[in-house]
Amino acid sequence: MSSGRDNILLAAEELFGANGFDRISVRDISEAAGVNKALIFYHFGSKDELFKTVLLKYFNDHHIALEAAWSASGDIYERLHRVIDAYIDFMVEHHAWPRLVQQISSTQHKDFVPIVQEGLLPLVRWAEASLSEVADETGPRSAYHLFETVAGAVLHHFTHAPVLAPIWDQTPLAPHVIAERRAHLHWLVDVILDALDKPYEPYEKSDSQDS
Amino acid sequence: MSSGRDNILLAAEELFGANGFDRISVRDISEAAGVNKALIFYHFGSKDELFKTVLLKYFNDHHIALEAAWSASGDIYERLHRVIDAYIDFMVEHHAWPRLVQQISSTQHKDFVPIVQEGLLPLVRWAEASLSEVADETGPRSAYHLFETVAGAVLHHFTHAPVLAPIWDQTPLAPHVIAERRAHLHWLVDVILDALDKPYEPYEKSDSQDS
Amino acid sequence: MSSGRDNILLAAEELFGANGFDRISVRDISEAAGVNKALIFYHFGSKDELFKTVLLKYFNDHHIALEAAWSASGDIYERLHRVIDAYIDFMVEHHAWPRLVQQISSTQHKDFVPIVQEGLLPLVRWAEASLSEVADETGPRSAYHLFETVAGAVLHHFTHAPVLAPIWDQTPLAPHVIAERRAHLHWLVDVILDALDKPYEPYEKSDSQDS
Amino acid sequence: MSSGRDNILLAAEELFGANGFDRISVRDISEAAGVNKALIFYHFGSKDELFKTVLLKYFNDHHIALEAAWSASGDIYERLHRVIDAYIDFMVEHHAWPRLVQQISSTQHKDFVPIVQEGLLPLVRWAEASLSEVADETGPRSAYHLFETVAGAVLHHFTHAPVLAPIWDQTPLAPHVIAERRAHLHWLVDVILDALDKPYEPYEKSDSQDS
DNA sequence: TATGAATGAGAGTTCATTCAT
DNA sequence: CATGAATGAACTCTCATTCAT
Repeated sequence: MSSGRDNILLAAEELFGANGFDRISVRDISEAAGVNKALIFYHFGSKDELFKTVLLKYFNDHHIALEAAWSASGDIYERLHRVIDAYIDFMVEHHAWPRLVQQISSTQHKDFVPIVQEGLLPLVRWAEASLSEVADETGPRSAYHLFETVAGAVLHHFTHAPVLAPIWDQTPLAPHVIAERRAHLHWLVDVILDALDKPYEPYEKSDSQDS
Repeated sequence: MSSGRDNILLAAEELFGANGFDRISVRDISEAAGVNKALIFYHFGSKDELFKTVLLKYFNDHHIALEAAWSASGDIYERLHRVIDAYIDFMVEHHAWPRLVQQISSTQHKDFVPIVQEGLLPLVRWAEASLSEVADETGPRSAYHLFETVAGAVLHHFTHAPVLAPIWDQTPLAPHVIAERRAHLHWLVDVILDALDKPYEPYEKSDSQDS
Repeated sequence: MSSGRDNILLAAEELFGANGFDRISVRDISEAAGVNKALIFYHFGSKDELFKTVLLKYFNDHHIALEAAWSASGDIYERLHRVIDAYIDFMVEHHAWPRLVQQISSTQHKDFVPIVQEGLLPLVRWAEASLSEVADETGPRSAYHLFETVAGAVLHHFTHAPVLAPIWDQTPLAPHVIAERRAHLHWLVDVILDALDKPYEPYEKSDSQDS
Repeated sequence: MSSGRDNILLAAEELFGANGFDRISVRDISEAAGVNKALIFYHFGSKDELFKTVLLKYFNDHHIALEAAWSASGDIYERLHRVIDAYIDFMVEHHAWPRLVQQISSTQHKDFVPIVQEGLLPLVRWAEASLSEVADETGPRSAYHLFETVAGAVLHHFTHAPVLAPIWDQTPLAPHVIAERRAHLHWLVDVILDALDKPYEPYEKSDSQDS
């Protein structure tokens, strides 16, 4: 039924996602999985490799989910909205996922950054390709920036949720809050797509300076 | 000039921001600061308190910077754009900052989450208040969602920069890339403000469902 | 042909001899032998018993080789030289052997010392008996000391070989070096046997003292 | 008085020498020294470095002792005998020493072999130089072989002592046994020096062959 | 015979923290 | 203010060994 290996992976996902790679010991995972500590090393070789296994599994599922949403029928408008939904659905189902990636990006853990880079690469390339119809080729409205903005808008909700929960007087992961966020993001995409039809008018009057 | 205490704070900022609280030892900091390890405990009492000191200092500076941008003269349009610039400027100057907050939100470190919450509270309240003129009172276009989206769009660039650098063929922290990102964000704010003038038309046809 | 049991014994001899009992794990041996780790316990019961099996096999072969050299025809002079050759030949063929014994004597591993003692006992007794014609009965030229000296002179070359290789500009196990060492040892035995014919004249003038 | 560092070094010498590097844990040493385990890492950084420290200290003392014996007045005959005495005296005083070296040579522990090589180099070079008057330049009676033989004859007694004790009916480290061994070694040196005066007559009749 | 999965004990090492000076 | 020495707790990882199959 529940093999030792699978129990370990499940416990690792949960604990790493909720507390961070560095704050979870192998002992914690073995206890949560109900197995001997040494079994983790038997199956995965090291704590690092266990973490990488979790990461790769997520990246794989993630990629499959977005790909499916994009490749189904419809015009670019429909497809983009479908991808937004798939993206949100994935976060809802795998609440540990955005936090795992954020742990790595915020600590630049050198053993894991390459894994994230490899995992994100196809997603980024896909975004560039699929936005090419609507985005400018370069400049402030290029696929590069559009992707970053939408991804940030989606991710931010899920990664900051537990921190912001007591500030907003409701938990950001409650179904009705998610639904409202989903509506916001669809609205945002519409707004952006509409604006891309019009010529780019740079903002003026700003007197700030870089660095 | 460079007192022990200040050296410690500087080293802690740098190291914590670049590598994460859990991956930096008191020894690392003491060596980077050129002081004895025990001195850190003399001045700050514990590693936790040192980290809190760094956090609070940042929150304070951050708050002051945004407040100054907002309170200066101009209509809401001008002021919002000025805040965007101030926000970006702060990230450019304190590259460790967004990563520190992200470390805490992604690991939910229970000793530090309250600090982040206290630090973010005035910012969030201020955003709600200042957006009240243009935002809906509730729903997908409320101040709540607008703030989250713009904050995510700004932060995402800086927190993911080192991870994405090799994927984009340029470093996201290079001045000209920052300048382009800045232009994008101003454009985004313009687009959003324009759209808020029009009545809300929800996106239809989506067949996705919440978890 | 190559049964699991034999593969294990061969791998164990090689690895234990080259690296030491404590530095070789059961896993190392099972991998080198190409068998499952548990099979070693099935055949030998424990790591200790496996080591003992290797030791006993060597002692047996060793004893047979020396015995054969000694019992063949000839006067004591001829026979001693033949034993020297057999001794050297055995070391050349079983380069792991002297190191195994040395590991035990230098670490006094209490589980294995008795095995070595039992294994050496007949050799020592035989040496006493066979040297009785030429050696003094007691004192500095007794069989006791002669045996120790010659054994040390032979063994030392083989046990220190890998350490001294880069110091001498040649490897001590190269055939021509072995041949020269062999000649030296025969010369040494001649010199000692000659001297034993003359009355013992103790060395004088030494002003050293025991501890 | 007895600083933590010195206690650790003394305990390490004793335990490593008696039981072998691999059979002694850091915990064993810390308990024998009456200090906390972590203090060993504070002072020496690692178990390996602690062992190296012990080795280097011994090599230094050893070198000094032999050098003093050799450089004092007298002809080569007197000086060689004095070195033999110094060599034996050193073993008597530091009974752990020959076993430490033998552990390394018999296990070829790759981190320590270089240390032994560096430590032995000057001793070997010195032996070559000092024996140049009496030894052949090459061949079976070269300084190379003479050194190896005498060193083996001396060392063998001390390294095999505990193993052979129950075989001989007396302990090889008892003062009167040491005294007898000392007499034997002086006799051996005399015999060898005398023989070197005569031309070399190779042993014949041997029908053995190199592997 | 042979194996993959599992385990308890213990290894070396790091860490935040304390304290006498 | 500042330090070197010292410590208890916890960490990742390895090991010999067992057992169901």
